[in-house]
Amino acid sequence: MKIEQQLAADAAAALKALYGADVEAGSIQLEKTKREFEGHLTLVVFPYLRLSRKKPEETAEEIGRYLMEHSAAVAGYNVIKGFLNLTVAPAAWVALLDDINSDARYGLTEPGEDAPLVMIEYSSPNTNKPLHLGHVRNNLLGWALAQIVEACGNRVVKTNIVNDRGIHICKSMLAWQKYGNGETPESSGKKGDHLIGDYYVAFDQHYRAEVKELTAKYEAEGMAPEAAKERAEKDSPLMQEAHAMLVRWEQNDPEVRALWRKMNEWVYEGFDQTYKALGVGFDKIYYESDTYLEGRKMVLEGLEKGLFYRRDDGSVWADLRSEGLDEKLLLRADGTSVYMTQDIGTAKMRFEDFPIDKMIYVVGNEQNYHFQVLAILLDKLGFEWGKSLVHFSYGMVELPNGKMKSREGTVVDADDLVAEMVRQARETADEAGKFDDMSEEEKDEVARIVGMGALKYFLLKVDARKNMLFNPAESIDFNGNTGPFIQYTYARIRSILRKAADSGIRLPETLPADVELSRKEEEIVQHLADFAAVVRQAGADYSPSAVANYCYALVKEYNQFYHDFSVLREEDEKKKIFRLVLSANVAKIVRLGMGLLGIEMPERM
RNA sequence: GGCGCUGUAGCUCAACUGAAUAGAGCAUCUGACUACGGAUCAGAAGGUUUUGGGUUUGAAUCCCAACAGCGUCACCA
Repeated sequence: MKIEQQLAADAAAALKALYGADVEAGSIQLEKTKREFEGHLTLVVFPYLRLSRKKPEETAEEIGRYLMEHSAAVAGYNVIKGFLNLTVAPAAWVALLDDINSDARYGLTEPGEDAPLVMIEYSSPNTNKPLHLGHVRNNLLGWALAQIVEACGNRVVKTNIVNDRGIHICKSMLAWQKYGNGETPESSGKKGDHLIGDYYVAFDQHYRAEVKELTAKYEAEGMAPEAAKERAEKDSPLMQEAHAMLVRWEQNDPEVRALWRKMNEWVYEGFDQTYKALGVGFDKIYYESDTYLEGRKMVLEGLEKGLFYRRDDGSVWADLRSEGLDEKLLLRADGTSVYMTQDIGTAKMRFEDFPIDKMIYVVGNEQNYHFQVLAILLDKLGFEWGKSLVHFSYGMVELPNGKMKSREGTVVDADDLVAEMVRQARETADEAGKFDDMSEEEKDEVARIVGMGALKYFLLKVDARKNMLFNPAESIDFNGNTGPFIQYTYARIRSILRKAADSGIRLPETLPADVELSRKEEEIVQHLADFAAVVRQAGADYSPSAVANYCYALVKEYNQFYHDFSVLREEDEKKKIFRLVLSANVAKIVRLGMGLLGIEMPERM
């Protein structure tokens, strides 16, 4: 990176000297030279033809000649059409590697005391069922994003808004009361979230049976099928009971609240286990049961200020038609809150708790419209970060046989998934005889790291905003663009370094300047140096996948080169040291990069 | 229907703010095992970047239109 900056500045000076043009060094783009041409960095001269008023070849030639004479870093150049390929002096690469080597956290920026404060909301589960594959993508993206944003020098607060109230929880509670026989996580041996989820399913089953029965009855009485079904859904005693329970909840009925608290506790314990397995966590958790009333207050205040309006039935609305959107309900006629109201209340509480500069919501793309509206509303209500809130919108995870649908039982449960990935990792390693000299604990630990690495990398390498396909069979592949392949390369390098240390080789802090590097080695140094730019770009674009794909490309490049010969048996001492340092830094950068994604690296596997 | 997102090899995915012959992996075929760790490496084959226009020295990328897929348009959360 330093080399690129230097050359960009030199190129700017060249343009000034040759054509008298003032071009900012920052605007000059140097690209990596394509493999089939000679050189390391390429300046595309087309944009400067209007300055030189000469043919592309001539312009490139002039700039090349100038740089050759005036820039220490340029050791040669060649021109092909409008492309000026520059060859960087070997010593510059060695110096660059020294530079990378001297910084254990190369590419990462420590946030200062007064760095911008970024709050990232992710996960945001409902408390009526366990987490599934879609939540896993959310959690991994949220965690990775937080790491990356922090590595770009921001202070980060990770937050979770738990949707702990509403009709869906009442359904689980009611079913537990009716069909549960007092079952608890302890008595049943089930994880709390799974237990509650089972009762949610039970509710749905009984409810649908009721509806079916009622529909048939109404049809027999002569109603049209559709009308009969609609009526049945309304009349269902079970649903009416659930609604009644919600009303009691809102009225703070002690009995309902006690049950609600107890069952939510079970769920939280279950979630905590899942979060722990996924390696994610939060700095501050909010509950909608605390924030929804706050939201109502905000809306009523807005109403007084004339930001919103009340309809005849008493409901409160925001008119966003001047913004190109529609009208949006904020409070129901009965005064209760809707989803949007809660988000407003949550925003207020957050702003009171933290001096937020920027807010990022990690939420699925089915809510794009919601966040478009929320940004406008928060802005109207006077939140400084409202207008510029970021909805980190990610796509759905699809399965080979289509979408996940809870009704059709095609949901992939998060806990099952994690267990299965780890089991597969263990099995594959056992078959390959990888674990022969390890203790059971070591085996378990490595299998956990590798299984989770496979899962995380699989979900994170894909551009977040796209829908993606999760194929269980492929996700545990250990070759190609996968987490385990990267982990494996890391473990191998660590093994080499251990052997080097055992044989008494000590790595110097500064490399001898006169090592001869092959083109490929120079490229790896260049690739390593890119890490800083990749992290910065990933932070600006909110793009964990960029980091993932970078790591893979680096590892692949390293493997290709170092497969054929032995670092440790290299006879030229300088070369050997150089290669060890280069390898050590590949391992370091890969660990840093994967670390940003929440993926651990095993020392052995 | 309105709005939004997506469309790249058989499949899953890349391609930084427009740049040279659009890259990987899987699957298929062919090679390399006295291996610093073979959970590897090399090679072959595979493309009119959905289609049609436009802007540009240059377009997968930007603009317009069509087609296809998905999402959303709840007094659900």
